[in-house]
Amino acid sequence: MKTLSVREQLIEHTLVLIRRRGFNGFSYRDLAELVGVKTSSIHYYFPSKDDLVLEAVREYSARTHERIRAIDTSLPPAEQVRQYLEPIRTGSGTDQVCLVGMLSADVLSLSEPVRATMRDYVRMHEQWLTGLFERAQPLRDTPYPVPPAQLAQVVYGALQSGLMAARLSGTHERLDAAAAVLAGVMPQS
Amino acid sequence: MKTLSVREQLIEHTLVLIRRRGFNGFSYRDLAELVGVKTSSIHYYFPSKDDLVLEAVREYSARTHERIRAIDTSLPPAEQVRQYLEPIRTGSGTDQVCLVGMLSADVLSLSEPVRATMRDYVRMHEQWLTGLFERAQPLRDTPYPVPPAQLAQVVYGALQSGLMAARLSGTHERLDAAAAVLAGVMPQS
DNA sequence: GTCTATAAGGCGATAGAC
DNA sequence: GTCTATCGCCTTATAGAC
Repeated sequence: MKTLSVREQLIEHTLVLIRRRGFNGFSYRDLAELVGVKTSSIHYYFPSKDDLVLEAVREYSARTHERIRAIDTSLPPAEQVRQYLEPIRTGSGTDQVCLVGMLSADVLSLSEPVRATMRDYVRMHEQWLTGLFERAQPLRDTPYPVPPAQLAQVVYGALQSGLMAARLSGTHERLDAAAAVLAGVMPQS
Repeated sequence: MKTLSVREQLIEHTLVLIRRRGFNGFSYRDLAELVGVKTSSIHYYFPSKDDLVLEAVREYSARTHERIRAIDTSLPPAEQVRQYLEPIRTGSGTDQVCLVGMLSADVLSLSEPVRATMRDYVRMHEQWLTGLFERAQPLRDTPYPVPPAQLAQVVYGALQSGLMAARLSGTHERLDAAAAVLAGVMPQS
């Protein structure tokens, strides 16, 4: 339980605020109260709201990148999927969804650097899933209905949307449906 | 080209504003300027912003319901899919995405009546797709990878997410991937 | 680094004239 | 129905003391 610097606390709470309310749904005042500083102190670290969000989305993306990178690709595909889905399932049921999913709705309010980081985040997920499908393909007895890259886009989109739907509807069923397709597309399931 | 009443114009522009900027991303001022009235006139028709959004999401849902209802279920499944996807593809590439997709991100700012209407909207899509899959199933030579209702949730989620991704990335490829899965799951495709 | 104070404007909403 | 005027509050952002 390391003590976080003010700057680190600002990032942490910004991650939560965006994942709850979106870019236009939180203010410097909200953030200042959570961290216990005045709004002018936020401007010291992050001159504009765009600077703050850019740093938050970069941090979010870096954490996800590290997490995905740590999944051993020599494991059985089904186990890789389990590790991939674990934090997504854990996060479901809270009032927070994916940060990039939230910012996607606010995209007309965001700067190009933020958008570029978001696009990289999506591609990271899709590339990992594509690689998974490509490695799993030889182990299957039937071919995929669509090429691995397309399948990855569909599965990732269904997961992203399933997380949003879980918050709206209070049920995991759409997330589970996406997970079921992902599992069903793995060898011997 | 019928002349719209002020009330109708307010709804029309609200639909556009939400689909562009979301609930927290537009103001009475924005809307008033588009329609050419003062903000106090909006309050005459819609006392609170919540009243305005509720009416907008109800109108949006009613239009979609009418559109889907008009698809002849005795047509070949592939043709039904074509008609279902047509306005989604047309809308892609603009700066507007699905209104319910946008409001899903803003859900913590919305009233329960608005949320209930959103949930109904999602179920309407999923039920139509489920029915389509059930009718198409006997015509196929291989079974679905998951039951029709789950498949419907995954396909609808991928379409919703694909529309968002199209605006973020400027490419239709994720929408096309979802459409490809939908087509691939139809008989003789 | 953090604060107080403030700028300059936007927000949803209301009262009351016409 | 639509307006002017205004309320009370919130917003991002900056200047300058400590």
